[in-house]
Amino acid sequence: MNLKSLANHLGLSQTTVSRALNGYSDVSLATRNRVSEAAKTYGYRPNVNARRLATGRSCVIGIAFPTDMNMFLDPHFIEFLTGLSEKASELDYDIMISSSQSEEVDVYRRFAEKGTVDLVILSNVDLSEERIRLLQDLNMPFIVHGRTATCDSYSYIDIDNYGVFHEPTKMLLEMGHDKIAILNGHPNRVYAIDRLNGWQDALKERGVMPNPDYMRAGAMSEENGYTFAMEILQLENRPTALLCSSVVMAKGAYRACNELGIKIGSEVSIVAHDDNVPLAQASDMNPPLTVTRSPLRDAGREIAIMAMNYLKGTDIKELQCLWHPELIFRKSVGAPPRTDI
Amino acid sequence: MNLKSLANHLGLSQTTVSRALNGYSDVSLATRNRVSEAAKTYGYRPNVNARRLATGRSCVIGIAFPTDMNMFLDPHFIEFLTGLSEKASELDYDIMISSSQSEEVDVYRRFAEKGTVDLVILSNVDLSEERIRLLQDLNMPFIVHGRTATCDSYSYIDIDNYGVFHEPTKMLLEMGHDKIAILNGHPNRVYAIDRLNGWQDALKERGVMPNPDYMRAGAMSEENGYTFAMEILQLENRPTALLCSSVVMAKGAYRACNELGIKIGSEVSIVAHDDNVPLAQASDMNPPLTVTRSPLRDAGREIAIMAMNYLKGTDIKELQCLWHPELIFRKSVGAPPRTDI
DNA sequence: TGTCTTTTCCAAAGCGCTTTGGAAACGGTA
DNA sequence: TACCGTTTCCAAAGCGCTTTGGAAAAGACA
Repeated sequence: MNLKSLANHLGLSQTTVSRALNGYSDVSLATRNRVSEAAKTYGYRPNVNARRLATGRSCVIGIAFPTDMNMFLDPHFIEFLTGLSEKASELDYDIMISSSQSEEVDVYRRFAEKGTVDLVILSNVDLSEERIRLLQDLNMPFIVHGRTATCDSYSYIDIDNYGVFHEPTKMLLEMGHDKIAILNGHPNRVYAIDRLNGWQDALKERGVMPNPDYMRAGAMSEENGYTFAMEILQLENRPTALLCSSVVMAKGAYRACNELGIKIGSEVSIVAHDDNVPLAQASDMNPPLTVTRSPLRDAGREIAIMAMNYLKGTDIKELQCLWHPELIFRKSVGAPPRTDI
Repeated sequence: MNLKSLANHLGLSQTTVSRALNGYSDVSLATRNRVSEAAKTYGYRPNVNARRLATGRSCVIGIAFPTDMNMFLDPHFIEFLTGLSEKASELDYDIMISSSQSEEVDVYRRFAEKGTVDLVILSNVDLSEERIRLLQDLNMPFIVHGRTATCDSYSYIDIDNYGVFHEPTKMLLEMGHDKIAILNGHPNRVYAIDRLNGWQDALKERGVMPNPDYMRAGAMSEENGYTFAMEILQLENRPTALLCSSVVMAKGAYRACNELGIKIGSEVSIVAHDDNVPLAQASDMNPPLTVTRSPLRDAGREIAIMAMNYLKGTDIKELQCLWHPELIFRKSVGAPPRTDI
């Protein structure tokens, strides 16, 4: 069933049927209803490719991922992708993924030249972002998940990563902690740099010098959380509090504490940033984990909406989201242990 | 740059340019070269949507995944998807993913009616497969990763799951083991059922009755491997050998053995099926793990090729792959411990 | 030389939709 | 009644490609 035969069945022109289905006001309500009724009974659905050709828009959001990076193995990325994909299909957008052993930029170039996608999503940005330059050169719309150093010229969604470590550090300092260590994410990712700065500044504001021994950074895996925590907690002058870049890492840290016989919440306080990935439920941990929380899935859903608005012509300035995670206090944090005995 | 202006530049008709680029023999080699030369210098790339409309084919492979199933969190699925996606882009096919909270079948219906994808890939099949029926009704081409009970009427790729447990069981029996336990995958998945049968039959062929206490089944996670192994290895009459449905599970079993102080390779032998997911390298384990090996990524790559051939009209009977994993013997297997002391 | 086959090219139709630029019908006003 | 502004519809022209059904040119053969 195509437009033509549907129009014939109805005794209307293709124009009218098309405009009726697309909700134009220059077709009377009566026929509009009649048409959508008929469309339903005949099971008519417009051919996307014809529509794409006619409109020049594909309603497809693209994501490139180089196979060597294995973004798919990162539960954080997956969580984001799930949200994106969910919302996209609600909005009648499709998601196209393209992996290749070749350069990621080649994928974008192909996307742009062939007209397969309307817009691409950039993840895992680092400071030196040539991908952004290329996309701007190609005139290919894009939205960044995260930010680079200068971010005025494009649309993005990000959380206040500076605050993610600044707030809890401040809180811990106020509780009397002054030996606060961080287990951070990949050191050249922008979010990790922001968090690092948040931590450092909070300390300095209180006159505490950041201790280089208290800094670790790497992929946000359980394994790394364990290893880093093991190292740091066996330092001679061990910290009384741990800030983790993700709940997954915190799980590793919990394991380390248990092995070392260090009591969480009294002997050491632990705070993590919580992307709300289903595998790692902060509230179910023992003791329940204090977190700054900002569900990645929500970010994925939001970016789908932003993509739609972008393509509708909304100004870029209105498509720059910065979310401020909430700090959720739980039992994994307590006063620092007394050292004066 | 579109076909028309490229043709003008060359002083040729659109027809000739189109046919030249698509390698038809009714255009001379000389002009064929001239055309592809010009296409390169002008950076011409055919508009996919126009081509799709004209040919009726989209060159897109679809995958639906219900969000509640969280297939993306399963490293096995990801590994498969990576291979599929790699090979697809080599073959100039695109991958479209569609998640939705709604029924998976609705996604297929939408795919079919809108003409977005040429073919869909089915994963995680179980015995009662209405999805297959629906796709056949919709006339939507599909390839199954795995098999159902009756699988003559469709194209699939699968491994000999019966053999995956039958072979190692036979081997272990021949080495003198007769108390062999299995840590299987999700009990209503076809592959798990096949493996169960392989194990049972091998035992029966030797006159050994399968012991119900020696059977465990569930998602193939490290956690489950650990839990199941802990249970089974603390039975009064504990088995001398463990068959695991995945290396990830075997890792959990290793952890259990270590905690219980049971020496792998002498006090207990362990064999697993190895999908070759990068997170779990069987050969790097201590001791190196004996496996039946069949890389999932290869299956993904193969299914992309099969998809292409399917769409080219290859007969279904030629698109039914059954791979036989190789058995790789390593140190995790040894003679059963002597009990006669 | 003329005829027949093969090679090489092309005009035009079509894929199924959207959109432009009216036209017809209608109702209100003078 | 004549005129004008609205409302409601539609014919036709695209979107950029592929493909069909020739036509022209070139070679082969008698």
